[in-house]
Amino acid sequence: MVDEHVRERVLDAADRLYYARGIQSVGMDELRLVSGVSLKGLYGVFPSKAAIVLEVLDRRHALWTHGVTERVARETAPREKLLAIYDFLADWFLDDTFRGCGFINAFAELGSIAPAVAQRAREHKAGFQEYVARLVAAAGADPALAPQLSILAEGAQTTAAIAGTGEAAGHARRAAGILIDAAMPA
Amino acid sequence: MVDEHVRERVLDAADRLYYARGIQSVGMDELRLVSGVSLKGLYGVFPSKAAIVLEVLDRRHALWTHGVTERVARETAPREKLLAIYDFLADWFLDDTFRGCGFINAFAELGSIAPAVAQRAREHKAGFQEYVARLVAAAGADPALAPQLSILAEGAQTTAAIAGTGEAAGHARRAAGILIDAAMPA
DNA sequence: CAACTTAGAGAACGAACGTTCTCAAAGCAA
DNA sequence: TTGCTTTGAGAACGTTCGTTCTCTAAGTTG
Repeated sequence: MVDEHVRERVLDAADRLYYARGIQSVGMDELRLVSGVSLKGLYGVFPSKAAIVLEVLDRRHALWTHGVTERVARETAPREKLLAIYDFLADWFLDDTFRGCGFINAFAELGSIAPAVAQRAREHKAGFQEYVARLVAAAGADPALAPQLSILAEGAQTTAAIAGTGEAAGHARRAAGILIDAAMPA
Repeated sequence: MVDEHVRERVLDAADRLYYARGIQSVGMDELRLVSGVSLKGLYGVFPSKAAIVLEVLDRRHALWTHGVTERVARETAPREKLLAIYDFLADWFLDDTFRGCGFINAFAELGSIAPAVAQRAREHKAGFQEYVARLVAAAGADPALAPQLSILAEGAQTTAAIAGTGEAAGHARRAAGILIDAAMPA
């Protein structure tokens, strides 16, 4: 099996397992079992579990970024682009594997003992905030709107994760609509 | 040493350690060291680590509830009571031991493998949401305001935790002001 | 076929975990 | 004092973890 193929299989399985059950709760043996890649194979392609964790986070960031931008790009009006963020969240919350933001989860679990994990989480959140800020700027709205919308998206994710329901996306969307109206030139 | 005194010392140390570094990263041996209670003493008062974790969460819920209600009670106008939530958060975020909401952290780390932990997190969040709903009702505002304010508070906590700064409280407070104005009778 | 390389299964290793046990010291009752 | 109970320190136990090693079987090359 080619190295790239092995990497994909491992990262796929690792992402699913780590996201569903937490990173520390999933051992290398289970990753071997689920990925179908032997321990020797795992350590042939990755130097350590820590390295796998970081790559999983990088992939997840790319996937999230792609998902959001794709959903936003389907709208044309600046106001609708901003609201599309919450439509993306609404769809995600309905996925029955949804268990909150993987970066918040990883940060909570490992942030204080694995600086590289904390850094990825910070970068991920900062990247999203900058993206929202660009959309806000493109809409010609007050720049103060951007962190407000980001916080709404953040809160919707944790609320949906813990409650186990997707309602939070709708609540956040309606709040966002009000905040946008207040921050947009008439 | 009386049992109640031992319990307090253990729970104090456990809360500090678990919150700062994560639950799975703190062993019973370190808890013994920091609390100053021998292993035999620990297991004399608590049946297991899992039981300690649940009691820590219960204490943290009581502390949070007391902190918020106390801060809200300092205000008299309904609108100011709602905004006081974010002032409470602002103070908390400045505490240099702040590392996000302990319930979100515990849920992320153990929610999917320890149902009792997930349940405490759900109850904690539901309790807060009901509290906000009561404040909203007392203010005579649209009930839809309540989940919006809860989501803002939630988002502020994770944003502040990961960013490592307290700005999110102010952003959430300003957003809350706008949402309140939109939901309150003129 | 023979020689060599590769790869997988799983044993092995050292460390850490939660929990229990041992043992010696200390306190107390008589 | 003598006997009994309680306590703390820490060894011990069984398990799990991340990582490495061994061995065997299969594949490849000449």
